[in-house]
This record gives sequence, structure tokens and C-alpha cells, in this order.
Amino acid sequence: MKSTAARQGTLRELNLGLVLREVLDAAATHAPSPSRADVAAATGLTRATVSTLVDRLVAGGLLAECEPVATQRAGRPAVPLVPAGGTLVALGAEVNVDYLGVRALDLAGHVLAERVVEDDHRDSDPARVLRALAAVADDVLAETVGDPVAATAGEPVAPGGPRRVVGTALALPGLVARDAGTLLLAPNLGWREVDVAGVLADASEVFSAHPPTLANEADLAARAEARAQRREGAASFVYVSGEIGIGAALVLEGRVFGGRHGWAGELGHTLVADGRPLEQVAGQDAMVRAAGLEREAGVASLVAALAAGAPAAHEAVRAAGEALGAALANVVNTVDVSDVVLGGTYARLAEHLVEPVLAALRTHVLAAPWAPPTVGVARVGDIPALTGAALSVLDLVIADPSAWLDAPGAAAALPRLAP
Amino acid sequence: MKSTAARQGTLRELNLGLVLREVLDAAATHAPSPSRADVAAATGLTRATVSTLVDRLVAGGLLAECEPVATQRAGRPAVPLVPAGGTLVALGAEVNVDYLGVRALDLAGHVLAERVVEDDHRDSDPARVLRALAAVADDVLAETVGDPVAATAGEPVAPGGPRRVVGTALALPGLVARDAGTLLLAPNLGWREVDVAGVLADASEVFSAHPPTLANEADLAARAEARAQRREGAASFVYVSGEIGIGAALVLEGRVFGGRHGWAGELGHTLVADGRPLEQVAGQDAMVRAAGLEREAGVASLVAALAAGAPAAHEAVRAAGEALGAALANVVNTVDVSDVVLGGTYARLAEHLVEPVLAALRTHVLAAPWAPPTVGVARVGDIPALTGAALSVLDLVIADPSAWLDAPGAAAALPRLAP
DNA sequence: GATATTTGTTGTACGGATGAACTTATCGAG
DNA sequence: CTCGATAAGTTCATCCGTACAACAAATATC
Repeated sequence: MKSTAARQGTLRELNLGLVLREVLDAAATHAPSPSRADVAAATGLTRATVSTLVDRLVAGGLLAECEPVATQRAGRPAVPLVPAGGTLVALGAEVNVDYLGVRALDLAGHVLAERVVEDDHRDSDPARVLRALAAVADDVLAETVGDPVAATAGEPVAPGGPRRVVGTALALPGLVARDAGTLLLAPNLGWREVDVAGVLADASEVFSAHPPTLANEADLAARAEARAQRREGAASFVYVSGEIGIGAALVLEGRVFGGRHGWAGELGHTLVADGRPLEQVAGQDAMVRAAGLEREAGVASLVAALAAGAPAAHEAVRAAGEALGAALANVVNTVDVSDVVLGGTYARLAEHLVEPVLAALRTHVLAAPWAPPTVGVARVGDIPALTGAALSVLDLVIADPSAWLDAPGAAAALPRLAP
Repeated sequence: MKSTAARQGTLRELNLGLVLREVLDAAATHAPSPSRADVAAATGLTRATVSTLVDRLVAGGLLAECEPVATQRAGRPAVPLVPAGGTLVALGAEVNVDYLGVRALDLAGHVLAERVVEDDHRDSDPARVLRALAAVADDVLAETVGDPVAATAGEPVAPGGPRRVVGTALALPGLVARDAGTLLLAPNLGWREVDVAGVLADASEVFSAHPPTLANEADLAARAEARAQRREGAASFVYVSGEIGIGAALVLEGRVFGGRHGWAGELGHTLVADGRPLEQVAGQDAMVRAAGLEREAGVASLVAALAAGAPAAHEAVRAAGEALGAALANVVNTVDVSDVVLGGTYARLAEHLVEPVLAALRTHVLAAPWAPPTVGVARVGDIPALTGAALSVLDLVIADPSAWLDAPGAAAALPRLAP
């Protein structure tokens, strides 16, 4: 919390964000679209105040009004409010060990377009991979807008036409310097000190117009998971992302906690009981190898072996779960968040992992008797970091809505959408 | 950040707190007392606005004006503002394994009175110890106010007379349910599920009028350390409290992070490489025993042995430092805070601990090359948790200053204090 | 068709911050 | 010693955003 003077504009900005978030959250959780009165009731603001704020947001092209819908009850029918789907686009990208991809989201959080390319990036050439990503990004954006150049010009337009790009974010399996746009270290890619933003800017129109914010893959995946879980209120949990590496991210009251530099949650390099880093015990490759399978066979073969009842596979996963649980117990003891969510590869193995992880938590977490640990499975869909990256971009809009308002009047002519 | 409607009163409350904090911080860091103009410049508010806010705080008895002081420079001399020392009292208490104590602070953070009683509380009777604490608390409060009963009545009074008690807080070496006022588990005391607040309320006037907020000892000690370090801006660090047990606390941007229930930082029960909990390797008793000394001899004998150059003592401390460093590396990797502050017993052994801890951090922290870890020694004085507990009470005043304003007019008659 | 009910809007009032004078109090130059 | 420069603090008109209350609009129920 920055302690800076609160002028009157701060007030408006705060409440504008509050109203916007209310509508966006409803859309994200598939709750019925709220009316002005609903928002007023939920926020504690007056109907009058909400009305002026909503009017501003609608005029600015961030919200849209649907046709009033009959509600069976007495009273004037409410006008449902929805995020304006037509204007803003956020681009989330990811480079991971065995794939890269880009996903485009609108303000409502709906996927406008996406593309994922599978490839092996172990010890790859950063420039080559990043140029491939840049091409994919331009493609994906082209699917959502007629002309990427016109789209960045900031002209308000009708739905279906070109859109305004809010920004871009990139998920990477390693340590990043988020401000400098540099990847510091990604052991599983074999990358070190790469000027990611620079390379992307040279290779892509989108990334040069909108320099990407870099972040850890697990953090962004957790951002997406937090949204998926928001259905039942802002949750706190430790998200474990089991890809080739092992990343973790803390979600506190629905917000991802990245730490001072965004490097929090480096779980893979935690030392476990035998002195080895966790990744070498419970990582994807380690499990596959321990199960007596070829590394190239991947997780799919492990899943198959488990289904077939192969004892070595079961033992491998159980041992991995035990080590993971012990490492997570330290995390839980450190940050006092007792719910664990398994994501990535671990989600596919959850059936066999939950029990050993939970057992380890129960025995090693000091507070377990009073806040029983839980182990759940991620709800968010495939490649959550793509969604999380785009959501992290959209957070900018929510944090400072008035910066993204179109010139008033232009959007007033927009036709009403169907509910 | 609770997302609740921001009305106009929110604005005033925010800025009131901002102004108050500005003056309190200056007092805490022994910086020169700021004038209204200084506060305006620091906060970004107008001189006019600051004036009205300060007037309100002065009238309410939270701030006081000193005699204008000649500044050598041209211009009207400034009126230095200081926390009103005379009106509010915050009580911080602690029960730990080998002592208990109570400290009374005024709004400026100055110690008004304190008392510490050394005793061995291992496997003690909670009721007996807590009754002793209650008696100490009543004594300490009596030193600061003429009549504890009158003091709680909330009458504004002149400096020197009875004071208003803001509240009480109690530091405990274990897990607490802070809302319920219950100690859940304190292994080193041998206490479990103790209704601390209830016992104290029955045994003491202060605690019955002002039910104590319970918190972990390390968290509160870190709260005090954060204030001591604020001199150079809001710092982030991991505070390690080495008492009989080992506690840790996270300080982020100057604020203690307690986690969902206040149970964050349970470092002592982290499992180290050989499978034992850290406390049994690097705890006070473990070090003393490993050095070949009697447990009862305590840390003093260990310090003496180190000074005498006893090889066993040096080896014991070095081994402890190594284990501690490895455990801290996990914490640093988890929460991305690279500065460590050694407190409690560890501060006394810092000379011999810093090197092995630092070495362990350098090797195990993934981000070490880009954010070099540091290991420092706590600056705060003896028994920091007492100060931290009282400070946590004073935080209530800063968070909601208007709730603590006296009736206007009553304090206007107060004489001006000397600068 | 009258009434109740709920949504959304329209003024008016109020509280709080702002900016521009203005007053007060000191230093220093002549 | 006087005058001007300088800075702190105050006063007042103004702006801005929210609250409150009354009102208009649109539907269901009887």
C-alpha cells in the first residue's frame, strides 16, 4: 500500500475500479449480469453514484448494457451490465520447455483467439524460439483484429472491427527481471540473461508496440486459477505448477503474491530430505524415469502405466508425492496458507498424488490440527499461464479504468447487445 | 485490500492517517519534528489541507505542537509537530520460555514503563504464569497512570495525569488463534489450547478492560525491528528470532506478513537435511549441548566459550548456522525476500553465525546472483517482542485515527511542550 | 385499472481537497 | 532601524464526488 495523498480523484478512481470489477467478476464466474442496482447493493455505494460511474464506463467503452430482461418479479426490469467485449484485447504468451503459445482475451476474459505450438525447447537458441513466438503472436492478434497497425492506434470502434490492444505479458519457466524485460535464468530451457523484450520487439509488431511484461509461469498460471476459484470468494492457496520444472505460486485472498521481484515460489530448487533439489525427485522427468520409462515417452506414458497398474509407476508417483508434500509443508509452515492446488502435470496425476501429499502435509504442518490442509486439483483449463498472462494485463485496466476510457460520445452510438 | 465503497469519509480517514504516520515516523526515526509545511511537502497534500488535518489531530490529543524554533533561515519559524506523549498508552506483553514481561509505550513509541521477570516456564502451569503476567501488567500500567480504573474511563487529561489505554497485545512462542484469544500450541512451554485471554481477563484489570490481541513472538519482534529499520525506507526482510524455539517472520515493505491466521514463519519445525526439525539442530539448547555445555548454563556460557576459542563451541555454532542457512534459503526461495535479520539469541552469536548462514544462502538461493542475500543483526533493543506488541496496538490508532480523537476543545487548553 | 414494487434518474446538500490570496514571523541587506 | 525577501500558517471561494430524497419509468399482482 503506497502511502500517497488521497485526493478526490483517488476516490473516483477507486470506485470506478470497484464497479468495473464487480461486473467483470460476475462475468468471470458466470454469475448473472448485475444491474446498476445490484452493483450498488454489492458495493455499498448509492444507486445514484453507481449510475454515474456506470454511465462513464459505458460511454468509455469498458462496459455495455444489455436489453432489459423480464424478471418475473414486480418492478421496473433491470438493465444487465456486461464487459464490453468489442474494444479491448489482452495478449498472454508463454514459452515453456515443450511448447509455446499465445492467447488473446477480451475484457470479459473470453478467449478471442489462441495458438499453441509444441516443440522441444531444451537447450534451444533463445532468439530462434522468441522469433517463432513473435510470429505466433502477430498471427493470433490478426485473428482478432483486421489490421494490427490500425488496432494500436487507439481508435474506438464497433464490435467486430479492429480492437485496442491493452498490452502483452509473457510467462517463462524461470527467473525474470520484470521491469527490464530480461530473462535471468531458466534452467530447463538452458537460457540465461536473455533480453527477451528486446528480441520480441524486433521480431513482432505487437511486442514492439506493447512491450511484454515478463513473469514466472507458475505465478501467471496461479493468476488464472485464482480467477477460476473466485466463484466461492477470494481464496488463498499454494498453486503448484508441475511442468518440466516445478514452480509454485502463492495466492493470498485471490491475489498472486510474487514477492519483491516476482521470484517467490521457487519450489523446484528446494532441498529435500536427501539433499537433492525437489525437481530431481518429483519433477516430470524424474517420475517418468523412476517408473522405468523413457524420458521421451513423457507423462502420457506414465499415466498409461498407472492405469495399467504398473507397480513401479505407482511407487514412483507415491515417492514424488511424498517429497512434494514435505516441500509443500515447509511452504505452508512459512506462509500460513493451508490449501494446495495441483496444476500442470500434477493435475493429470492428481488421483495418485493427493494422498501422499496430504499425508506429508498432515504430519509436517504444525498448524494442521487447527487448519486442516487440503489438496485440490486446478480447475482452470489447458495452459493456464496463457490465460493468466492475459489476465495480468487486464488487471491494468481494472486498476486504472479511467486511463482506458474512450472519448465520450463515440461509444454511445453502439447498439445494445443481447443478454 | 478490502474492496469496499470509498465514501468521502474514507478520504479524510486516509489522509488523517497519512499525516499522523508522517509525524510518528519522524519521531520513531529520531528525525527532526516536521512542521505542517514539511508534512505537506512529504505527503503531497496542500498546506491548507494539512493544516486542517493537523488541527483536528492536535485538538483530539494525538499530536502536540512544540514551541516554534528559530531555523537560521529567513521566513516564519515552523511549529514542530510531535506525537502527544501524554494521552495514550499501549501495553505490550510477552510470555516466553525463560521470562515474561510487560512494556508500556506512548504514541511516540517511547517506553513509559516496563518490567521483566525471569523464570523458567518449561512445562509450567499456564494459569499460574498468566496470573503472574497479569500482576506485572497491572503494576506497569500503575507506573504510567495514577489510577488504572480512571484511566480506562476515557477521560482526556493533561500530561502527567492518568492516560487512556489504547489496548494490549501479548506475544507468545507458539501458534495462537488471534481472534479467539486462545493459545493453540506452544511446544516449548508445554502449553496447548489455553484460553489466555480468559485467564488474563479474570486476573487483571487492564486485560479485562482491554482483551489482549495474541500474536506470535517472532511476528511482534519483527514488527519492532521493522520500525527500527524504517530509517532507510520501508524494508523487506526475514526476521529470525532465536529464542529457545526458532521463529521467523516476514517483513514486506515495512509491514509484518502474518499469513491468514498469523501462523506464518514457523521455521523451527522445518525439516532439515537429516530429517530432524531445525529447532533440534540450531536451537539454543541444541547449540549449547553440541558445544559440550550444560543446558542450564545457557547462551551466556556459549558466548563465553566462543570468546575463549573453544573448538567445540565454534563447531557447534557453525553447524547450527549451516542448518539455519539452508532452512532460510528455502524461505528466501519461497517468498523472494533476500535480506535476513538475526534477532534474539542469534543476534548475540551473530559474529559467528553470519558467515555460515550467508554461505548457505549464496549456494542454495536460486536468485542469489541477481539479488545477493544479506545477513544482518537486529538493531532493536532487548526483548523486541514487547515493543512490537505495543506497536501493534498503536497501529490501531494510525489505521483509524478519528476513533481515538478526544472531544475537541478539551485538549486545546494543553500547554505547549518543549521541542 | 389501482396499487405495490423495483429500477434508474434528477436535483440539492454536504464534506473534503484545492488554489490563490493574505497574515504572521523571521532573516539579512542597506 | 527600516525595508524587502522568504517561508509558515490561515482564510475563503471553488470544485468535485458522493449522499439523500424525491421522482419517473416499467412491470407484476389483485
